[in-house]
Amino acid sequence: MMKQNVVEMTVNVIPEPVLRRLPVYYQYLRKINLDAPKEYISCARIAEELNTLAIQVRKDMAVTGAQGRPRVGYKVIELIKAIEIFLGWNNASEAYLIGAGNLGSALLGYQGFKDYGLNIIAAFDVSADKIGSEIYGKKVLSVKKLPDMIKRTGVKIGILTASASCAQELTDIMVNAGIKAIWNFAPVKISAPEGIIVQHENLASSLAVLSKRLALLLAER
Amino acid sequence: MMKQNVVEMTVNVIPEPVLRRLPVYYQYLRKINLDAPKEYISCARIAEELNTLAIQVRKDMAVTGAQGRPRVGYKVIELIKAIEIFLGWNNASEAYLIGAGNLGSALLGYQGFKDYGLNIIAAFDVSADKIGSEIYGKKVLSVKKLPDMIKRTGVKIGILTASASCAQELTDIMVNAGIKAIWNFAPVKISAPEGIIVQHENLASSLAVLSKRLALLLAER
DNA sequence: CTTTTATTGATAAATATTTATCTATTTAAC
DNA sequence: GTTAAATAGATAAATATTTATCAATAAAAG
Repeated sequence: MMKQNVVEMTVNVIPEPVLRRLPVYYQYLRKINLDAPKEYISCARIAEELNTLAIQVRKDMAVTGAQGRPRVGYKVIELIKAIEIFLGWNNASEAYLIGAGNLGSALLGYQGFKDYGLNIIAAFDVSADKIGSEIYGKKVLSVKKLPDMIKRTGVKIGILTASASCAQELTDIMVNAGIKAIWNFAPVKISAPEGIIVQHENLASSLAVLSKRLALLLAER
Repeated sequence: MMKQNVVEMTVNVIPEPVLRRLPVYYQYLRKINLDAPKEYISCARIAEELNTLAIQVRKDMAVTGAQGRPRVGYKVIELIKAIEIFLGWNNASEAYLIGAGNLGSALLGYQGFKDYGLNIIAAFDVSADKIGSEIYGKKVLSVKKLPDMIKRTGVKIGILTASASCAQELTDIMVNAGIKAIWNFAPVKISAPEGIIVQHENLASSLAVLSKRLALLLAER
């Protein structure tokens, strides 16, 4: 069966597991660069610290194009830069957040996003008592203004923190207005046309892994 | 190389990707059971709705032990029950939340956890103006009381929503007191002894996938 | 009652991902 | 300057995961 079109195939040249590990290295490298800076680091060292294998680290780094030196390792700063550029985190992308509830507010207040080149420039909500307010310095606007704002500002990323029941409707609005990527925190599968990127953040999936492992651990002793 | 001990091998009999997909089915099945109940559903239908393949759905369901009937499909209620029991979501597990900041508060207020058999019974923090307060009906206690509370109540799950800088210290405290599983939302890798389950929730990993895909999408057109 | 069809369940193939091995290089020590 | 050791990079093997194929079954239609 022909599963993927050409664009998607190019995307998938980088395996998703690799993409998901890169930020882990990134966080670690930035941390040591702050806490105990040193010029070079070896794959073996990174692997030991992050509880993985040197080969995997080396392979993962290879996809970013970073180059090391035999007998010495990689330049820490170069690794950080290489990951940043590879993921496009070197220049900020603007995003709108839709749904200023508990989770939405938490994300609005999360300082870490700027390290990943993500800048939430405004939030949208339906609730009258939120509209017009500010949360962590970000304006909360009426969701009615969303289509117009997307068109005017050309923002490409929508962070969807609305309830499950509104998620699809809001997705359609965003897509029609020109949003290209949706980071979905609502606990439902949303559907979007071909070519729109939907990244589903499902707490339940992580919890499932934890639950099952814990159940087995507690049962087998 | 001998990579895993016996306990871990048993755990890994269920591939992680499968575990991560089960909640997606679960959410979908519960939704249709609420919105438009029907007795039976086929893999083909589920796959179409969730934009995946019938074979994958069938294989995933097989691990839960759910059985279907040829020509008809699976009983919706049985599927839901099978997933619930398989993941241990049928009877509630108690958890403590450590770090009542933005994200911690959001999780305290999240109503969805009870569907997944997770019950956060209290929160812990260091900040004097949070200690003694309640957030969404959950008491916030001093982190100093944490070891004692874990020992007394036998709670096995810790949800770690503290800052990166405290994460390891708090992990050690929890592990010493008897916590068996840590759901880590702090943006650092934490280390724990063998036999302790650490589930790392890294927003940056998901964002990396989204960032890279969006960058490629925007570049290739 | 027989045939057709939709569907599961089992088996097999293909693909993706991880892990291991080997080679070349470069630094550091002698 | 030569040798030894550590390390990246390339290639190959092993493993895990996904996808396809086929056979069995039960419901529905004729």
